[in-house]
Amino acid sequence: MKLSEKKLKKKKEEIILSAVKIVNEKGYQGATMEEIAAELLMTKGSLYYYFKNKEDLIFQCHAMVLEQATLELESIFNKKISNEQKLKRMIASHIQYAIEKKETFNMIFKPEKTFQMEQLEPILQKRNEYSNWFDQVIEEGVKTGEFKIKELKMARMILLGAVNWIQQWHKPNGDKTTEEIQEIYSEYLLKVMT
Amino acid sequence: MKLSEKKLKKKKEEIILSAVKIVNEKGYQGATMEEIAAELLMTKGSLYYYFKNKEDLIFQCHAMVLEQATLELESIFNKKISNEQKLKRMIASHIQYAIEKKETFNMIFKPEKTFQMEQLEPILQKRNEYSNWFDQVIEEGVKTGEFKIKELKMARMILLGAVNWIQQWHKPNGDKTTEEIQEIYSEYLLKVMT
Amino acid sequence: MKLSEKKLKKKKEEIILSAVKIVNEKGYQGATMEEIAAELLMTKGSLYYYFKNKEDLIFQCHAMVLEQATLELESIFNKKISNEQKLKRMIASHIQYAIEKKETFNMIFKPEKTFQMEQLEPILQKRNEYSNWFDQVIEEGVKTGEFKIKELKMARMILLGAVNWIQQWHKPNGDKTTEEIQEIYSEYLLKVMT
Amino acid sequence: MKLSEKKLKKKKEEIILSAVKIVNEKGYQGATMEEIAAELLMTKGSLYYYFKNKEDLIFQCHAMVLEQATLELESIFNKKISNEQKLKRMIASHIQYAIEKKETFNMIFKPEKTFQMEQLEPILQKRNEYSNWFDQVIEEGVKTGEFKIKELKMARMILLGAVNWIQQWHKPNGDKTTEEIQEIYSEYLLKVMT
DNA sequence: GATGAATGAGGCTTCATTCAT
DNA sequence: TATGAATGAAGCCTCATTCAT
Repeated sequence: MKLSEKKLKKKKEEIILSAVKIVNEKGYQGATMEEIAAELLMTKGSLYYYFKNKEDLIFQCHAMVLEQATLELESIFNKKISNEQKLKRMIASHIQYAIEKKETFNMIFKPEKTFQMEQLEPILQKRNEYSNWFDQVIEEGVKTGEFKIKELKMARMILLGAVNWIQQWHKPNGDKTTEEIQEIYSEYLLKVMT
Repeated sequence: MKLSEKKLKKKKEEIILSAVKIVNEKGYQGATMEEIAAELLMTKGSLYYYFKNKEDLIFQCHAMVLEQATLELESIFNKKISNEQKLKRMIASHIQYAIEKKETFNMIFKPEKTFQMEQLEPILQKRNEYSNWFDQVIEEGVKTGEFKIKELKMARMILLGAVNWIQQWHKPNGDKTTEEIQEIYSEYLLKVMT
Repeated sequence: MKLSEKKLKKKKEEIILSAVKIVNEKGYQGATMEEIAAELLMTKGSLYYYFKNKEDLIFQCHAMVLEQATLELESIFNKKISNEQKLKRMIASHIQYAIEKKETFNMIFKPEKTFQMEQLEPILQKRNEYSNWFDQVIEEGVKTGEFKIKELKMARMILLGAVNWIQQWHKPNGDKTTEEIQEIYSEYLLKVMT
Repeated sequence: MKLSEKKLKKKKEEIILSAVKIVNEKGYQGATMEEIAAELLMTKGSLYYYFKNKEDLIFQCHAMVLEQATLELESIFNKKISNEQKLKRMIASHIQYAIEKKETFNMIFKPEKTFQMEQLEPILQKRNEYSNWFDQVIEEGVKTGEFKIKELKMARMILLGAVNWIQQWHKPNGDKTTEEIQEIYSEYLLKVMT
C-alpha cells in the first residue's frame, strides 16, 4: 500500500527530526529515548515500532541529514557559474546550516564515537561524499587558474574547520547577521585559495 | 602542613589527568567514575575524597588544562619577535596540542553542555583568556601593518576553527608530519590575515 | 452458521498448533505472541480476536493436546488384548509422543506454573484422565494376576516418569530407533509390574 | 585478605541460594533480579556487584548445586557396601533432593535453554559427572552379577527419569513419608536391574 | 585516606494488550 | 476479520553517590 508506506516514512522522519534535536542538545549519550518520544507526545515504547534500537535511530538521523546536505551541494556544483562563485555559495550553504539548522548540522560534523563498525562505515562514506563536492570545486578552480594552492586537501580542511566552528560562538542575536557572516567568511576564506 | 597539601594536590592532578584521558575517549556522559579510578588503580569511592562529584572533577579538568595552555601562549606573546612570527608560533603550539596532546586539547574546545551555569561561567572566562592572546597578537599586527584585516574577531575565529578541526581528521600515521602540517597551516592561515 | 463456526475452529487450531510449537521451544515466558503470530503470517493483534489473552491461548493448547492423547489411550484400552499387551502399547504410544511429537508432548508433562487456579484446575483434571487409563490397565492386570504389585500409584508414577524423561536425552539421530527404545523400555518397565 | 574474600564468597552463596529458590518457583525467564534481591532484603542493583548479569548468576547456581549433589554421590560410591546397597542409597539420596531440596534439585535436571554455548557446555559436563556415578555402580553391579541388564544407559535413564518425576506429583503432606517413598522406589527400580 | 558494599534513580528494551480503522 | 500503531508496565543493567569501617 503506497499510502501506509508513506505514512510510515513520514512518521519515521518526524521521529528522526525530534531525535536530531535532542541529540544536538545533549549528545548521543545524553539524549534519551524518553525525551525523544516526549517531544512527539509519544511514549518511548512506540519508538521501537519504528526503529530497532537507539543506535539504529541515531544512525538514521545521520544518514538523513547527510543526504539532504549533500544534495544541496550537488545542485550548487551543477550551476553554470565560476568555481569561485560555486565555492562561495557552498560556503554560504554550509554556514547557513551551521547557523540556522544548527541541529542537523551538528549531526554531520560531530562524529560521535558511538557507532559499531558496521554502522560507522556508511556514515563516514556519506560524509566523504559531502566533502567531495568541495574538493571537486577546488580542483576545478585550480585547473582554471582561479585558485592557486598546492595542498588541496589541507585547504579544504581549513575551510571546513573554520566554517564548522561558527556554531561554537554564534548566538542568534549577535551583532552580525547571517548574511554578513557569509560575506566575511567567504571573502577571508577565498584568500586562502588564491 | 605544606607536605600533606602538596601530596593532596599531586593526587588531585593525577586524578585529573586520568579523567581528562577518559573523558576525551568517551565524552562526559560516557566516562565513568569507575574507569577514571581504575586507570589509577583506585576504587571509585576514593575519588569522592578529592572531588565533590563528577561534575566538579570534570570542571577541574577543564580548568587545569586551560591554565597550562594559556601559560604557553603567554610565553610566546612575551618573546621579542615579529607579530607574524608570534602568530605562527601560536598556531604551531595550538596544532601541537590538537595532534599530540589530543586529550587535553579536546577538553578546551569541546564545550560539553554539562555544566551548570555557576560552573560554566568561569570556564568560558578562562577560554576567553586563552583566545585573548591570539586577539592581542593580531591586533598588534594590524597596528604595525603586518596584518591587514578589518574583522579581527572573525579572523581569529576562522583561525581557531581551522586549527581545531585538525584533530577530526588527523591520524597518527598519516602522510604528513606534525611539522609539515604546522608549516602548511600557518602559511595558509596567514594569507587570511594579509 | 455451521461454516463460519468451522472456519473459526480451524483457525483456532492452527493458532494453537503454532503456539504449541513456540512454547515448547521457548517455554511459556519465552514464547511471545509476536512469534506465535509470525509463524502463521499473522500479526499479533489478530490473535486477540481468537483468544482472550496469552494465558487463555496457552491453556487451550494444553487442553487440545491432552484431549488427543487421551483419546489414543482410550482406544488402546478398548482393544481385545491382554493387559500386558495393552500396557506395552500404551507405553509405546507415550514414547512415540515423547520422541516424535515432542512439541505436543512437552505440553502435557511440563506443567508450567503459569496458570491461575481457575485455569489450572481443569488442566490437572484432564491430566488425571490421561493417567487414569494407565491406572485402569494396571489395576485390571493386577486383578487377572498378570501384574503383581501393591503400590499401584507408585508403579504408575515410576512408569510415566521413566518414559517422560526420554525426551530429555533423546536425539533424532541417536543410535537407537524409536522402535528399539519402545521395545527396551516396555520390557524393562514391565519388570517393575511383575 | 582471607577475611574479606570469605565474606564475599559467603554473600555470593547467599545470593545463589536465593536465586535457586526463585528460579525453581518461576523458571529462568520468570525469575526476576528484583525478586531474587528482595528475598535477601537487598536491591537489585547490588546483585550486579557480585555477578556480571542474570545469566552469570543463574549459571553459578547450576554449578554450585551440581557440585554438592555430585559430592554426595561420590561419597556413597566409596563406601564399602554391595553395589545393590550403593544404588539403593543413591536413589534415596536423589529422592531426598527431589522431595526435600526441591529447589536445588530442579536446577540439576531442568536444563533451561537459556545459556549461551560457552556457559552451557560446562554445565552439561557437570551433569554428566553426576549421572556417571550411577553408571559406575550399575556397571560394577553387572560385573559382580548383582544386576543383569544389557542396556546400561537405558536402565540408568529409566531410573533417573522415574525418580526425577517424583517432584511433579509429590506434595508435602501426602499420604507417604519420604522414607516410604524411598523404600518403594528403590524396591521397584531394583527390579528393573535384575 | 581508602575501600568494599550498597543504593536508587534512570536508561534501554521487550512485550502483552488495546483499539481505531 | 485483520492490522498497524500505540501504550505502559516491567525487566535488565549502569552508574553516580554514599557511608561504615
